[in-house]
Amino acid sequence: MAMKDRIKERSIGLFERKGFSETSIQDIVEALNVTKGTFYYYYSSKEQLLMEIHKEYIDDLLQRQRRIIDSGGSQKDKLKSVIHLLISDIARNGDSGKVFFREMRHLTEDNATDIKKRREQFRHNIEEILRHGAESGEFRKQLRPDITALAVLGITNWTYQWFNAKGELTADELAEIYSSIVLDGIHTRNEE
Amino acid sequence: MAMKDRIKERSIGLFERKGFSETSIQDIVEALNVTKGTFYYYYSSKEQLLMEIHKEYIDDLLQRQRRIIDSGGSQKDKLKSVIHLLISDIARNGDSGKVFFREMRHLTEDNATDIKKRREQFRHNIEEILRHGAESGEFRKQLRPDITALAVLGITNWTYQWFNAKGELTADELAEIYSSIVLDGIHTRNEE
Amino acid sequence: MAMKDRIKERSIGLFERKGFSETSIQDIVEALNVTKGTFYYYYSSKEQLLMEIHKEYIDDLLQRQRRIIDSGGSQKDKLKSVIHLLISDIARNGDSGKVFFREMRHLTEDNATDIKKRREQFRHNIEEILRHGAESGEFRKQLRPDITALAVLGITNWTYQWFNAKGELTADELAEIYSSIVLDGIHTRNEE
Amino acid sequence: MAMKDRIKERSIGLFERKGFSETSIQDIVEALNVTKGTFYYYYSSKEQLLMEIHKEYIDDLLQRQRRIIDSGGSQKDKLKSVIHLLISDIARNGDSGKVFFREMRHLTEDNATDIKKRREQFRHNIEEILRHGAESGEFRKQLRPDITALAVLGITNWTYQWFNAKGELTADELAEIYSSIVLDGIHTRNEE
DNA sequence: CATGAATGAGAGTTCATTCAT
DNA sequence: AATGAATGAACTCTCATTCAT
Repeated sequence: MAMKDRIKERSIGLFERKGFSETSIQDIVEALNVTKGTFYYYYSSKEQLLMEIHKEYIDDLLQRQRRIIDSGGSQKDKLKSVIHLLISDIARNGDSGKVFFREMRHLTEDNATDIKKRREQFRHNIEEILRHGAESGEFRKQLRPDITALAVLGITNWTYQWFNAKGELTADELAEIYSSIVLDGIHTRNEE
Repeated sequence: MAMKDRIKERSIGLFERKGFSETSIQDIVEALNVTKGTFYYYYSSKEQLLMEIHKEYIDDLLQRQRRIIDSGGSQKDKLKSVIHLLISDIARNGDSGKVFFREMRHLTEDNATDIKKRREQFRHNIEEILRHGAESGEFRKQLRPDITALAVLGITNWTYQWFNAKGELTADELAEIYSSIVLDGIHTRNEE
Repeated sequence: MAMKDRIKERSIGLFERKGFSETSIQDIVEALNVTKGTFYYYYSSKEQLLMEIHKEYIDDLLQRQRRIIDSGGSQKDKLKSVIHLLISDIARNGDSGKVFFREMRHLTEDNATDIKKRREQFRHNIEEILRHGAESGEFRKQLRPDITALAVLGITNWTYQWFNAKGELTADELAEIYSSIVLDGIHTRNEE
Repeated sequence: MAMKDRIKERSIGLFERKGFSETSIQDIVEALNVTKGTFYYYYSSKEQLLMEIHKEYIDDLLQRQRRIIDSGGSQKDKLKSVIHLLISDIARNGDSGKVFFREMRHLTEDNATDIKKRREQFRHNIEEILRHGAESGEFRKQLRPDITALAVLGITNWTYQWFNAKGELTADELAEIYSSIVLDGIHTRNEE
C-alpha cells in the first residue's frame, strides 16, 4: 500500500482509540516506523489529514445512499436499506465512522462547513424518503419528516458508541431490529 | 455564587464551545478574571474538574430517573417520562449534557470506569422498564430490551448534536414526537 | 534587574551577533539559565520582543532629537547635534541600533508600519532642519532637503556596520569628521 | 537561459523580497516549476548559491571600479565615477545589491572572510583616490581618507534601503546630487 | 484565599539535505 | 539532467502544574 494510505489508515485507528487531539504526529509516525518529515511530505497538516478522512467517509456514504434511492422499491424498503447501510458500515469501516462522528469539531471553519453540507445532504435524503412514504400512504402523515429523519439518524449513529462488530449481534440483525422499532414501534398491536 | 461553582459553570460553557482539550486553564481563569493559582486552589487538576462535571450531571439524571421509576403508573408512561427527562434536560442544562456526552474520553481510567458504571445504571433502568412492559403485555415481546434501550438512548442523546433550545420546537413537543415514534413506529396502521 | 528586561537585553546581544532568524528562543533562555516557559510568560512571541526592542530604540531617539530641535541655536548646530546623537548612540547602545537597522524586516506588517512611521518622522525632522537652514541662508538652496536628509542618514547609519566603540576613534571625533564632510565637503576651498 | 542561472536569478528575487533565511529551497524550486533534486544538482547547498551571488556581484563591481581608476582623469572625476557606478548599479541590478548588502551574515566563516576581503579592496580603492586627491591638492588634506571613504560608502550603500528605480529621480540625478554634497558640502559659500 | 513567576515536557510544523532511481 | 520519497534536527509556541509568598 502507498505510504499516504498507510498513514491515513493508522491515523484512523489511533484517532479512534485516543482521540484526535490526544494523538500526536509523533504517535502516528512511530506506529509506522517513519519520521515526521514523511508525514508532512504527504499531508500539509494534521487537520488536512482529518479532512481527507471525513471526505472519504461521507462521500462513500452519500454514494451508496444515492444507489439505494435510485433503486426501485417502496419507501419502506429504501428506509430499511439506509438503516442497513449505516449499521453495516460500522462492521466494514468502524473506526472511520467513529472518527467521523466524534472529531468534526477539529476541522477549521471552511472545512467544517464543507463537511456539514454533505452531512445535511445525507439527512435531507432520508427526509425525502419519509416525505414520499407519507405521500404514498406508507408512513403516518402526522409525523414531521425532518424530526423523524433525525430520530432515525440518532438511533443509527449512536450505535457507533457501543457496537462491537465482534460481539454476539451481527450488523444485519441489528439493522433488522432497528427497522422494526422505527417502522412498528414497541407497542403491542391489536392484531398481535 | 462561590468561586468553585463559578469556575465549574464557566468551564462547562467553554468546554462545550471549544472542547475539553482545546480549553486551557488559562482560558478558564481569564474568563473569570482570576489567576491560575485560584483554579488550583479549588481543583487539583483539569481532569478533576471534568470528573465533577460528569458526576454532577449523571447523578442528577439518575436521581430524577429513580423518581420516575418509583412513581406509580404504566411502563409506557414511565418510558415517556424518561424520554421527556432527557430531552427537557437539554433546555435546562444543555452545555453540561454536551460536555457529558462528548468528553468522557478525557477522564482517567479509574474515573472513566466510575462514570461508565453510572451510565450503565441509567441504561439498565430503561431496560427494566422495557422488560416489565413486555411482561405486562404493554410492549411487544419479541424486541430485545437491551437493544431497544440503546435505540431509545440513541434517539434522545443524538438530540444534543442538533437541538437548539431557542428554536421553533420546544423540548416538550420533541419528547412527544419521539415517544410517538418509539411507541407506535412510523408505519400506517390498519385502523388508521 | 527584572526578568523581562534581562530577556530583552540578552536577546539584543544575541540578535546582534547571530541575527534575529538565527537566534532561537532556546538560545535566549539558555543564555539566561531559564526555561522557554519563562520567555513566553513575558513575551507572547519572538516578534513581540523584537517590536519592543524597536519601539524602545526609536522612541528614545525621537525624544532626544526633539530636545535638539526645540533648543535654540542655528540650524547648522542642530544638524551637528543630530549627527552627534546618532553616532554617540552607537557607543552607548550599539547592539540595539544594529538590531534596529538590520532586523526590521522581521516585524509583521502592522508592526512594521508602526515603526516605519516613526523612522520617517525622524527623517522628516532632519529635512525640516535642512529646509529652515536653506531659508535662513545657512545652507545651499539648490540641494533638495529630502535627498540630503537621506545622505546624512546614510553616512551615520552605515557607521553601525563598521564602527567599533573600543577602537582608536571616539564617537565624538567621528561625529566631528562627519559634520565637516557634510557641511563643507571634501573639496579644497579657494581660500584654503 | 541555463537552469543554473535561472535558479540564481529567481533566488536573488526571492532573497530580496523575503530574506535569505525566510526563503526555502522549496520556494525557489516551486517558483521555477522544478524539484529540489534539480536545485542540488546545480548547487551543493543554499549557502553556496548565496556565495555565488556575492562573488558575482562584488567581482563585477571591482572590475568596473578598476576600469575607472585606470582611466586617466582627475581624482575628483574618478570619485564621481565611483559614486555613479554604485548608484547606477541599483537601477541595473537592484536585487543583487540588496542581497549583497543584507545577507552577508549568512555566509560561513571562510566564505565571509573571502567576500570581506573583496569589499575591503573596494573600500581601499576609494581611499586611494582620496589619498591621491589630497596629495595633488584636489581634496582637503585634514580629512582622513579612511573615514571619508566610509562616509562615501555610507551615502551610496544606504541608497539600497530606499531608492526606487521607477521613482521620479533617476540614478544619474541622484549620483550628481551625492557628488555635489560630498565634494562641496551643504554650507553656503562666500562666492555664492 | 489568592497571586504570579517559573517549569519542563511535548505539541505541530519547517526545512536543508540525501539518495536511489 | 532530473525526480521525489524520506530524513532528522531544529524551530516557535502551548500548557498543566508547582510553589513561595
